[in-house]
Amino acid sequence: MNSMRDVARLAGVSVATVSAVLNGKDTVSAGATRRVEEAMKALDYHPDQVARSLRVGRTNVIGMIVPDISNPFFSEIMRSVEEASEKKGFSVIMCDSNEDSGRERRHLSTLYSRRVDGVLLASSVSDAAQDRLTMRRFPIVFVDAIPVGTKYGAVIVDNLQGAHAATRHLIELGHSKVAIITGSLDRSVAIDRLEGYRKAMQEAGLVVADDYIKKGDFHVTSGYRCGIELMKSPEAPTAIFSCNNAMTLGLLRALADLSIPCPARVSVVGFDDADWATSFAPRITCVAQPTNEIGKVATEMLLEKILSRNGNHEPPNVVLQAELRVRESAMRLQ
Amino acid sequence: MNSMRDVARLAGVSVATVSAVLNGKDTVSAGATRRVEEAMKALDYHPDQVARSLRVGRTNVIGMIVPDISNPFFSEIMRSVEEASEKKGFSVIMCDSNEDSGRERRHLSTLYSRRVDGVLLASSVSDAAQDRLTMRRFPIVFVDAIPVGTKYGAVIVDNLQGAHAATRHLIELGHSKVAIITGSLDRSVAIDRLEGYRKAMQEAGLVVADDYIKKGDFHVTSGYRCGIELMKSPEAPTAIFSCNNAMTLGLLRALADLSIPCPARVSVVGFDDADWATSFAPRITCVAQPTNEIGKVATEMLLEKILSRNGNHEPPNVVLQAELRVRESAMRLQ
DNA sequence: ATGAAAGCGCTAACAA
DNA sequence: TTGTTAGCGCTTTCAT
Repeated sequence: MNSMRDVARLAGVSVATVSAVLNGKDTVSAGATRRVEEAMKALDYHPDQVARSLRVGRTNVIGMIVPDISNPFFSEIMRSVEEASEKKGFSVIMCDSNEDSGRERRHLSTLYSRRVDGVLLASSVSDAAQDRLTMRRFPIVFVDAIPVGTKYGAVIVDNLQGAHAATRHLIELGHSKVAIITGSLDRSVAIDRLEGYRKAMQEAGLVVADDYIKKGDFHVTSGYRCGIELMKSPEAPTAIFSCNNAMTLGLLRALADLSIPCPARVSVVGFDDADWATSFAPRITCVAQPTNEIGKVATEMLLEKILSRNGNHEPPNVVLQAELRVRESAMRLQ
Repeated sequence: MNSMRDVARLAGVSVATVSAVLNGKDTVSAGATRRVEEAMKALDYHPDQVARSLRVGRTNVIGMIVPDISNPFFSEIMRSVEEASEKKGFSVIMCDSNEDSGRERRHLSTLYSRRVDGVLLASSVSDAAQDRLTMRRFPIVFVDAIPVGTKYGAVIVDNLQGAHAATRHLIELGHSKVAIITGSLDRSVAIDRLEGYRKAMQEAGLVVADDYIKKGDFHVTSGYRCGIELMKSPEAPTAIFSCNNAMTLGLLRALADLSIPCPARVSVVGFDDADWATSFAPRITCVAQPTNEIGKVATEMLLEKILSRNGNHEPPNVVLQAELRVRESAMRLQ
C-alpha cells in the first residue's frame, strides 16, 4: 500500500508538495507537478481518505437510514440519493432500521462514531426527544416522515393533498361508498393520508362510516385482510383507496381471491406508483410520489447544510406534490 | 467533540487505560473500568472510528456495487447484506453502477481510497482484466454474475437449472411452442438461462425455432416489445418463459394490451419472484431466486475473507438453487 | 516554490 | 495494573 511518502520519494519532492498537487494548489511548479503525477501513476497511488478524514475533520460520507431497504419506495429514493451524492464526491452508508426505533438509534450511534458528515433519516417511528439530541451530533435531513412539528430540514410529500386527490377522483366518478385502507396510524404519513380522505369525503357531503376506515400497517397482508373484510361486509364499498403500494397489492390479491372484478364491481386507487401498476389489467390508478425528486432534493439539502457549516443555516421544509395518475382501476359508478 | 483524552482526564487515568476499557482488555482494574465508563457516559463519548481505522488499518466498512439499487432483486440482496454486516459490526457503502463499467470502475476506485475492507460486486459488465487488478486491492466477492471462468469467491445462482425447470414445467404441461425472452446476452446470467431453456427443449426433442428466441435486455420495455412481436407473429407460441421480473411485467402488459388471456391462450413463467406475482390474476408461476440467502452467504464469505487475512484463503464459489413456484399463469395446453 | 514538522484520535509496544 | 510514547497518512502552518 503506497503512501504519500512513497510518491514523494519517487518524485524527489516532499510530502507537502505531493499533498499540494493532490489538492490542486496553484503554488506548485509545472515540473514538480508533472513528476508527482507521474510518480502517482507509476505507483498506482490512491490517497488514503481515512487519514485525510482524520486530519481535515470531514469524511465526505453521509448515512441514510430507511425503514426497509427493499421497499421500492425507499430503494428508489436511495438510488437518487446515491446518484446525487456521488456527483458531489460523497459516499453513502445505507442502514435498514427495519421499522425498529432501537435499531435506528444504534445505527445513528454507529454513524456518529464513523463521523459521517450528515444523515438522511427516513424514520418510521419518530422520537422527537431523541431526534433533537441526534441533531446536535450532525446535520440531519428528515425524509418522507418527520417528527411532529418539524418546520426545518425535512423533505416530505404533501400526503394530505395526494390522498385528497385520490378520494376526490373516486367521488367524482360517482362513488359515495368509498372506503380507505390506512397505514399505521402512529406515522404522520398515514395520518395525513387519512385526513386527506376525510377532507374529500366531507367536502362532498359524504358520511365517513367507521366501517369504511380499515386500519392497515403498510404491509401486504394487512391490505389483503382489510380488502377481504371490506368486500365481505354487507355494506361493501364500491370504491377503495389504499394508502401504499404493498397494501394495494394485498387488496388486489383479496379481490382476485374473492373473484370480485375491478373496476366493474369495485374501483381501486392506490398510493404510490410502481412498475407493476401498468401491467395489471386494469392498469392501476394511483397517486405517484416523486421518489427521484425526494432523494435529489433531500441530498442537496443535506450537503448544503454540511458545506455551509457556519451559521445555523436551517432550510425550511420542502413539500413535494404527489400526482394522481388516472388509469383504469377506478371507473364511473354504473 | 470529546476525545479519549477528555475521557481519560475526567476519569483520572491515561488514554491507554481508556482504550483498554473500550477494547475489553481484561487488564484493567474494576475501579478504573467503572470510572472510565462513567466518564464516557457523562461526556457522551463516541470513539472516533476514523482515527481507529487509520491506526489499525481496518475500517469495518465494506462496499457493495449493484447495477441498479432500485431493482427489487438487488435491493432484496442489499437488505440481507446490510443485516448480515451490521450483525458483525460492519457498515456498508452502497454504490449504483447503473450498468456502466466506467461508473463501476470509479466506484471501485473510491472504495479503495476509502479503504473499505472488502467489496461485494454485482457486476453487470465484467471486465476480467480489470477484476483481476481490483482483486489485488481488497477482498472481493462476486455476487449474481461472475467474470467468466471464476472458480473462487463468488456467490451465484444456478441459472441454467432454474431456466431448465421453468421450461420443462411448460413442456410437461403439453406445450411445444415455447418461446423465451432472454436478458442481455453479454451477461453470464442471461446466457445460462437461455442455455437452460435450450437444454430442456432439446431433451424433449423439440426444435427451438429462432423466432421463439427473443432478445430482451432485462428491462420492462424489452419484455413488452418481445411479447408483442411473439404474439403478433403467425406462429404465436402457446407458452413464454421470461428471463427476469422486469421483462415479465413488460410481457404481461403486452398481453393485456393485446387482450390475450393468460393462461387460456398463452402460458407464462417468469424468472424472479416478486410481491406482485401473487396479486395478479392468474398468480404468476415463476422461478424464485433466494435473494436473502445470496446476500447472507455473500456477506459471510466476504467477512470470512477479510477476517482471515492470512493465507490466500480462497473459498470456492457457492451455487444456490433457484426454486420453481408453480402457480396459475402456466396451465395445461388444451 | 518547497520542505520540516506538528498534530488529527486512536492503538500497541514497552516501561514502570 | 497503569502510563508514556511512537506512529498510522494526511493537511497545514510556518520557515526558508
